[in-house]
Amino acid sequence: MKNCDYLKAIPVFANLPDALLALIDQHTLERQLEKGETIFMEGEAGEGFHYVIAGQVKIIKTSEDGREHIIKVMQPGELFAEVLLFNSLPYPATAIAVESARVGMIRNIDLERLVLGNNQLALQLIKALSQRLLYAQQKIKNLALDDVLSRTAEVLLRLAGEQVGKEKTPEIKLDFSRQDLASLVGTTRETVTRTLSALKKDAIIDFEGNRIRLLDVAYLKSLVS
Amino acid sequence: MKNCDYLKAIPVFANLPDALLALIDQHTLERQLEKGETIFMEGEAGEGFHYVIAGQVKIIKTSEDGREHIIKVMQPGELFAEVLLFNSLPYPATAIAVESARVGMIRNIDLERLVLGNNQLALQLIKALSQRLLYAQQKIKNLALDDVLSRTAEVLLRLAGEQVGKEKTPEIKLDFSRQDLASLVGTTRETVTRTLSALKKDAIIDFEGNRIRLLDVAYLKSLVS
DNA sequence: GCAGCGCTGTGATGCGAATCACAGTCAGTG
DNA sequence: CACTGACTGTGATTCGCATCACAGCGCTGC
Repeated sequence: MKNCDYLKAIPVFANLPDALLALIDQHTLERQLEKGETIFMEGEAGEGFHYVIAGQVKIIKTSEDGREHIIKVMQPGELFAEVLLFNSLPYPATAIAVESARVGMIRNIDLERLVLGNNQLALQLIKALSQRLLYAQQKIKNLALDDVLSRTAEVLLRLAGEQVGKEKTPEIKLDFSRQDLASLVGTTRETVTRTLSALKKDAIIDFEGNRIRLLDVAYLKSLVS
Repeated sequence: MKNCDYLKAIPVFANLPDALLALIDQHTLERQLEKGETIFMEGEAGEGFHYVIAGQVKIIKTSEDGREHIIKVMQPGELFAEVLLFNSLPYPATAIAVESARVGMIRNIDLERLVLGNNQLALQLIKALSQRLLYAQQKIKNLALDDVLSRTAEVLLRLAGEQVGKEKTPEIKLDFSRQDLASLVGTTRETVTRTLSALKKDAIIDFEGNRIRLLDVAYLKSLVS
């Protein structure tokens, strides 16, 4: 039996019995991706459900005139394309590796069998989906009601929280461009630049290249409302 | 044993065995609500998961300065506050009856037991959550990338699709105010008025009072992209 | 070297939609 | 009945942000 420890790093799978992990491992198709490589495209037939083992993956929606919005940047351990679980639908968004990444994929049909046979797994999936939904609804509210400044603050705080554990001055290493940051915030490249510059001038943040340090976390939080 | 047919009208429960329905019914707390009555408020401790039996329920998020955004108007048969499944969290949004409504509620703890004991129910919940997530992500994309006109068109089409089955000229009966429609679109009351007026002038829609008829559905669809 | 390219900062301009302000309608109520 | 309060339509003005335009990088490769 192959070593399945890598699965224990994925929260959804973490607490499952070893026998089940072995089964999951057996059905996992692993894939190594280069920076910028596409994992799947919006509209393609949905094969299955994915998770990030290492690296980062961005999930984007594109409008017909080519502008894109990043729904979320997935960190190691997170699931994506869970939307298709038990629904045979095309992928609702596009997934691209932000940096070189390793992702796992389990075909719908296999996962469904596993879920039906194991309610602990079902429970974990329900939890994961709930959390994603929660996040999505928060984001809807932000886009609808908040201005660029608060949305930027919100994104910075979240990125900081996701990446590093707990540090004194949270630092974010952006593995993606300003353009990507902009479409994560829901604005344009130029506006993000201006917003960051303004925050830097007021000593709320500091940045150089692709490293951003949050100097005044409390103030940022006050912006988020 | 009480008659549980009303549960069969809820898609999530529709295909479950009668014995399980009886159990569900047994744990359901039903509540009759007047128009405008609050079911729960954002931030309150989450008791359980709800579904609409009759009437309509709006799910809203409020910003600190009082402006609100309607995440979704729930129709009969739909679930809400599923976000809390297996997570003990405060309610992430507020729920208010749009018109007099009847809603069912099942306590988290009860539902969790039911889910653990029945894979079929778990599967249905996963499906329902997936669909909600899909919807949420679509909405995120709309808010981030589309203008008020396309968002309005999108909302009108969806309302029409949800309410009536299939008619020649889809007609929407708004049970809520222009203000509500605006915060569903993600804009202001005045702008919605203007947008609707413009569409009326071009004979794309017609409306009078709280009835809106979609005259040129094809054109509306072309706006949505 | 320097040509080409992708990324970044920053100024100037324009547009969409929020905001402000007010008038008109309607339902309910004393 | 007038009278209040909640809702709607509309114009005028403002403002945030997108857009446009361009300059300064730091690359890679020839």
